[in-house]
Amino acid sequence: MSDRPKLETVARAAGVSISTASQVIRGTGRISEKTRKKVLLAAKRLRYVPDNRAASMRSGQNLEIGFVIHHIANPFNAEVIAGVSDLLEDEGYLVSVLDAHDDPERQGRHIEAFIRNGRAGLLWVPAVDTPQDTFELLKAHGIPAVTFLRRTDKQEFDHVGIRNAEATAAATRYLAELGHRRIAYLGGTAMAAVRRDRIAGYTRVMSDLELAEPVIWNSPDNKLAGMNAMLDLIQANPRTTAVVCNGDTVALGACLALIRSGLQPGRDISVVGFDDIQDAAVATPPLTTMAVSPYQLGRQLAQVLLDRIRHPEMPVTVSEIAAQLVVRDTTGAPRVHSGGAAPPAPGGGP
Amino acid sequence: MSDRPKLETVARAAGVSISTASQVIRGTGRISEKTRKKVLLAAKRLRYVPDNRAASMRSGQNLEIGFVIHHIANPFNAEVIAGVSDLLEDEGYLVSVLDAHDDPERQGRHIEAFIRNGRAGLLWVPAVDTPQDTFELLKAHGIPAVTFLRRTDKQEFDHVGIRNAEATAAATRYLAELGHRRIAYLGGTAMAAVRRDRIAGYTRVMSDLELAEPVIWNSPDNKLAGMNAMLDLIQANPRTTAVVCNGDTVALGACLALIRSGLQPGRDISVVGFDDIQDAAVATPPLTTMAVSPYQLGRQLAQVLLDRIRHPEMPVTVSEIAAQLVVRDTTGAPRVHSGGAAPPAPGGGP
DNA sequence: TCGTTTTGATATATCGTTATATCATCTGTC
DNA sequence: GACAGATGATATAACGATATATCAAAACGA
Repeated sequence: MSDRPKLETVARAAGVSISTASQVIRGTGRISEKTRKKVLLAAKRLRYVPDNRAASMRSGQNLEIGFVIHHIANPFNAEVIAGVSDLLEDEGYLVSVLDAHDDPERQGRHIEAFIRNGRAGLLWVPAVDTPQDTFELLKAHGIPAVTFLRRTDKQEFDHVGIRNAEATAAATRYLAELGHRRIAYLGGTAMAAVRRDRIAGYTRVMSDLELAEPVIWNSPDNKLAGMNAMLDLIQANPRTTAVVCNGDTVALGACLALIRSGLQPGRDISVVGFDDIQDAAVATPPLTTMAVSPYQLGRQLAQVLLDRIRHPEMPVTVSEIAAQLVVRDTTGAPRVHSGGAAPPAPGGGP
Repeated sequence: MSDRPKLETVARAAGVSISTASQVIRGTGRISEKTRKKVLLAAKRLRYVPDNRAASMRSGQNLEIGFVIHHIANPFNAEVIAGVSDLLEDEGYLVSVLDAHDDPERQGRHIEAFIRNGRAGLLWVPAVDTPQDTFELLKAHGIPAVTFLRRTDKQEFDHVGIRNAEATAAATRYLAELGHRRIAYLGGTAMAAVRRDRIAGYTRVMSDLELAEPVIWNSPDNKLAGMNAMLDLIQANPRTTAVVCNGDTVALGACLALIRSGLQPGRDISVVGFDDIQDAAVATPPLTTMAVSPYQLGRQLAQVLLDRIRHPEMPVTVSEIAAQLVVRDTTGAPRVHSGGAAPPAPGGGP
């Protein structure tokens, strides 16, 4: 009742040898139609499910893929997972997701478990402060692996990500064209590579166009934290007229902060998000943001891994997808100030 | 460079037998300190990682748990996953998550893959219209499995869920006490067991307290759909003064619909959500909802599975957690109507 | 009719571990 | 110094599948 049937059980029930049963199940070799039917029937009756541990060990083939991600709850990531799974499942693979909570130690355990189970390939978003050891482990075992979003300095692995610097540069330039000069950057934590790149794009434009001194503010990646960070930011920098955010969640939090302070996003202070999550379009007011399609990103990621698995000797590839500015209601020209020493309202001089 | 080291490699490097190496790695048997050191050193140098396929096959022990969930993107589910992982990882297990997208066929593939790999236990939210076959497969293989959220009629598996009927009954009663009579139910799709139970609680109170005829409206579980459904609902039932929702996401969409229609949630129409997701507290206005702690729910779920794994003969358990009413700003007494049959235009007379 | 090929089924070795049995060597006791 | 028991290492047989080699019987051509 609770014992798992094995190939031998099926073979005996069908009155054939184990080898024959195996060939029928896998559809290889030369088997007569009659015995094929017999074996398949027995297998079905016994609810036989092959043991992939034995099979993959012997054959050296495994169709399981692991996806170690830093934060499963993020809706953007969830869409990525959907894209990854859809493409890989069509190719016969199966994707299991492990949440590392951006903890290098937990990530290490997950990757080790991945190797332990001899999976076919790994997708991962390297946790902040991933030890060199983790990379070397993957390298030493010759695991087909693709890093996602967070690019590592010494690029030994395939990578799929977003053109971060380019995107925030575009966002900042767009705000500058609207007339903003005091533009701040809000969101992200610690020294995540993604944030570093995004800030680089922001500061480059700030200095290229000779705008104000960059103002950079941290915040964990959730709405509540974003709201609080924004409150701090406008208190510390009251002359700020626009904010480029590290992500939509933080941007939505920032808008919330404005509304609670009696300000109107897009009129009093402009806010640009990043990602274009579902809530962005439906928020009040709808959020201007740098859009990337997480689903497409996921498919791309999966495709690169497939290529790597199928052509192990292929040179390392890096593909970065561009984000596109989607203008909604949280951006607009800065308000003309009623005078004083305050930031020179563009267009409105004395 | 790319070949995986095996126990034999380690043993040879350390100048001992495979058996000895195995014992050192697992810390069993009688081994002298000297050879122990030798073997551990060699293992570290070679970056040896045991092959769990071989090990678990031989030993019959596996520390891998699968969690097949209907929708990974749902923030509520993400918190559940965190609770599950935290508890199980503390016990030495490893949880991998598979997203079935509420598709019975995909779910079937995932569960079969689970069995194929001889994992230790399964947690799952049965997809709507899960075929009987899937249950029987699990049963036949004697897999320790716990269903989550969606309880099945013929209860053969342990279950962890929410007291759904009780919760919506409480929500409805609360609205009735505020003075509402025309209370509608909004959200959920098809014949999901969860929704069925929740609607049962709602209709029971509606008839017990002799309120208006129940009005029940479908909606997919996202903000945009919730908004549109709410617009339809109030158009079709203009005298509705309060809405009990199937989930917070839909409830937030409903609030959005009200605001866009020039109505104020909590004053013109009351809205109660379900789940208490993070956004609920921080929305404008903050959402009244039936709160359950997804993290705690996850821990409970994990604990039940552990018990099942450790005591296979234990009778089947069903544990349902109560939801608690959290009153925020989207509920209030119904407006006193100025009379007349038509829906009084709030604020604006002729 | 005989030898050759094709067909259909099977025996056997192997994947990388672990569990059990086995076997020397060392220790201590009287 | 002979013998029991402890100690430390090893040999060997599984686990459940697959790949390769093998083999008998059937089909074929000349």
